[in-house]
Amino acid sequence: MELDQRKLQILRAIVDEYILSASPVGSKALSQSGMKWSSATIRNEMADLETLGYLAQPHTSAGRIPSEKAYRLYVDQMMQRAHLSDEESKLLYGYFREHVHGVDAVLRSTAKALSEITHYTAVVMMPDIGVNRLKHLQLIPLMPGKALAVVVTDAGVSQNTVIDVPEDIGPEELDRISKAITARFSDCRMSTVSSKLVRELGGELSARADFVESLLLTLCENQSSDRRMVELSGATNMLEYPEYSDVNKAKTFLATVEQKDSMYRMLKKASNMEFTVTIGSENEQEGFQDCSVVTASYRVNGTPVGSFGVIGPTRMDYARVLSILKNVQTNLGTVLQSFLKEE
Amino acid sequence: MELDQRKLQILRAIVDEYILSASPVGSKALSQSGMKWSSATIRNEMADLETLGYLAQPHTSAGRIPSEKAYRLYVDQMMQRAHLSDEESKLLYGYFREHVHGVDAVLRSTAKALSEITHYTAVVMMPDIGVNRLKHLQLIPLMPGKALAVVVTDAGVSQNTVIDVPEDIGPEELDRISKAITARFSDCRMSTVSSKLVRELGGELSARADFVESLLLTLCENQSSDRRMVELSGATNMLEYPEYSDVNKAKTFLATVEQKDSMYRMLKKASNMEFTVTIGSENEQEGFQDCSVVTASYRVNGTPVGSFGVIGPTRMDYARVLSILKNVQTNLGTVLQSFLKEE
DNA sequence: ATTAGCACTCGAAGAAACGGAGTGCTAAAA
DNA sequence: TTTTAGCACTCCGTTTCTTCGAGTGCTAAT
Repeated sequence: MELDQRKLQILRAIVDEYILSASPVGSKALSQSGMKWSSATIRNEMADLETLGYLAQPHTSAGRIPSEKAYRLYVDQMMQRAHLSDEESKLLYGYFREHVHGVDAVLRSTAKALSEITHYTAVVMMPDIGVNRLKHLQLIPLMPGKALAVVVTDAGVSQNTVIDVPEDIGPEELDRISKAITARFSDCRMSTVSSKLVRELGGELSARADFVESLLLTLCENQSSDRRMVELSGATNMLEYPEYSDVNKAKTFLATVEQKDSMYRMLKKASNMEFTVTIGSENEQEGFQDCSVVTASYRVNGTPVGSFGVIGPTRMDYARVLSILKNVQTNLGTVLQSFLKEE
Repeated sequence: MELDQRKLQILRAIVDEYILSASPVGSKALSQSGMKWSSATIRNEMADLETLGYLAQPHTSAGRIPSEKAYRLYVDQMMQRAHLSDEESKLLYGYFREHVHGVDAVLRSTAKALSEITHYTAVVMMPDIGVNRLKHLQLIPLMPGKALAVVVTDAGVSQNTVIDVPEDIGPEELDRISKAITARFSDCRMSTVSSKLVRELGGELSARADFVESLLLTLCENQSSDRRMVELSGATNMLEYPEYSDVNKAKTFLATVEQKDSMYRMLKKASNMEFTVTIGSENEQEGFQDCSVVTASYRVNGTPVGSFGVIGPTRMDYARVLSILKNVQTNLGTVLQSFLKEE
C-alpha cells in the first residue's frame, strides 16, 4: 500500500522531531508546530501509520515513535540532504590540513574529525594494503638474527615488521636483498608478491631463496592480521544520549565497538559500496541492534581500499551524517591522492 | 597519635572488607567474621578511628568507609603482599610469549594483560626514545619531494615519519645520506643527535647540510610529540564497579582517561620511580579525584625509559595490583632485553 | 472528510509508610 | 578499668499509594 502525501508529511515530521527529542511524539504537539491539520486528523493518520508498521507506541497513552521501517523509508526517500554550513565544512577541512605525516595519521585524524563533528562514534579502517602496489622494501638490521622490514606502497602506507634473519646475513647483504626485491617487485600488488616469487626466483636472490621466501610470507601474513586495524573515536559520545543512560546498555555498546576485529569485518564488507546505511536490526553485528551504522568508502588511485563510518542510535540524524561522510570522503580522497602525485 | 594493635587490626579488616564489597562496613558484620571482640567494642574503636580521620560515615546509621588517610596507611604499612597464584602468573607470562613483533606490540600486549588481569584500567607509556641510542636511520623514497624516515634505537623502537626532501635528491643519494648518518651517529643518544650535528657536520654531508639539519630537527620534534603515546586498555572495566553506575561519573572518567597527553604526563612523571601509589585527591590529574593510580617503571639497558600503571577506584585491591605490576615489570624487562642481546 | 469534545489509560513523579541495619549511650558484667 | 549486652533512636532504601497530565480512541457535530 502506498502512503499518500499527507501520511508522508506526517511521518517525516515525526521522524524529524523524534531524532531531535528522543521522546515519543504526540498528535497535539505536531499540529501546533506548523502542521496544517488538527490533532484529531493527525491522530487518525498516526493510527493508520501504526497499523502499517511505520510507527510504534511505547504504551497506550504515549506518543508514537518511528519504527525501523520508518527510518528505512526516511533514509531511502524522504529525507532532504542537509548541507553543511560553510563554517562546518571549513572546520572539517581543517582536520585534513594538519597531521599530514602519512596515511595512518590522516586516518586517525579522520576518525577524530568524524566523531567530533557528528557527536556520534566514528570508525575508520586502515587501507587494505593488499590491493596496493609495492614501492619499496627496506630491511633494517636490528641485531644479529633480527631485522625490521619496512614496506611502502603506492598509497604511502608503511608497515613495520620485526623478522628473523639467518645470523650469517650481514647488514650489507640485507641492504642488497632489499634493493633486489624492490627492483624486482616494484609496482606489483602486495597480494601477488609472494606467489610470483616462488616461480620466478632465480638470479641473484636464489642463494637466499629460503630466507626471502619466508620473509615475504611473513609480510603477507602480517598484512592480513596486523593490518586489520580500525581507528575508533568518540565511543563515549554515545553516553550523551538518553538511549545509553543505563550503564549496562553503555557497557554493551562500548564492548562491541572495541572489538576491532568485528569493526574491521563490518567496514571491510562496506568498502565496496559508495555509501551504506544500516538500521537497527539490519545490523549483523551483535550489539548494534539498537544502533544505525552509516559508512562510506574511500579510494586510492581509483581502487576502493577502505571505508569509514559513523555509529549512532537508530534515531541518528541521517541527513546530516550522510552529508558529513560525503564531505569527508572527498577530502580524504584529495589528501590520499597527494601522497602519490607521481603515477 | 599512634594507633594501637587493635585499632590497626580493625582498620585493616574494614579496608579489606570495603575493597571487596564497596558498601559501608558495620560493627556487627565485623565482629561476626572472625574478630575476637564484640560489636560494641568495635563500635567504640570505630568511633575513635573516625575522629582520628581514618574512617567516615556516609550518614548516621550507616557503617563506616575508609578515608584516603586510611588507604594511605593501608598501602604504606598494613597490607600484606598478595602473591599471585601459579595460574595467574602463567597467564600473565602468556601475554608476553605472544606478540613479539617489536616493542610497540609488546607494550600494547602489556596494557591488555594488565587490564584483563586486574579488571581495572591500564595505561602503558611508550618508551621515551630520547634516552636511547640510535642504531640505524633509513630514508625511504616515497615520491619526488617526500621520503619516509625510519629510526631504530637500541631498544628496538622504530618511528616512522614522513619528511620533505628537496626534489633534486634522488633515491641513491637518500640511501647514501642514510648510511652516512647511521655511521656518524650510531650509538649516540637520540636527544643529542641534532645539536651535535650542527657543530661537527663537515665531510660528505656538508653539501646537503640544510636538508640534513632540518631532517634531524623534524625527527626530534616528532620524537617529543608523536611519541607521546600511551596505550590504553580496559577503560570500560570501570563500568563494572558501583562507583561508576552513574553515567555521568563514567563519562567523566572515560573522558579523562582518553586524554593521552595527560596520561603521558602522568606516566612520564612516574617513570623515575620504581613504584608509585597515588590515592584519590593526591592525584594532580583532574578527574581522578575518586581514583587511585598505581604505576611501575620499566627499564631498558638499566635506564628507565617508561612506565605503566593501573587506574581503579580508590578502594582498589592495592596488594594484588602491586604484585601484578611487579610481575609485569619483570616480564617486560626480560622481553625488552631480548630485543638487544648484543651490547 | 475534518474537527471539537470527552471519557479513559497509563506511566512518571511525588508522598507516605515500612523495615532494617547500624549507631550512641547506659548500665551491668568481667 | 575494660568489655559487653541491651535499648532507643536515626535515617536510608524500598515499597505502596496517589496524583497529575499528556496522549489516545471514539463519537457526534461541522
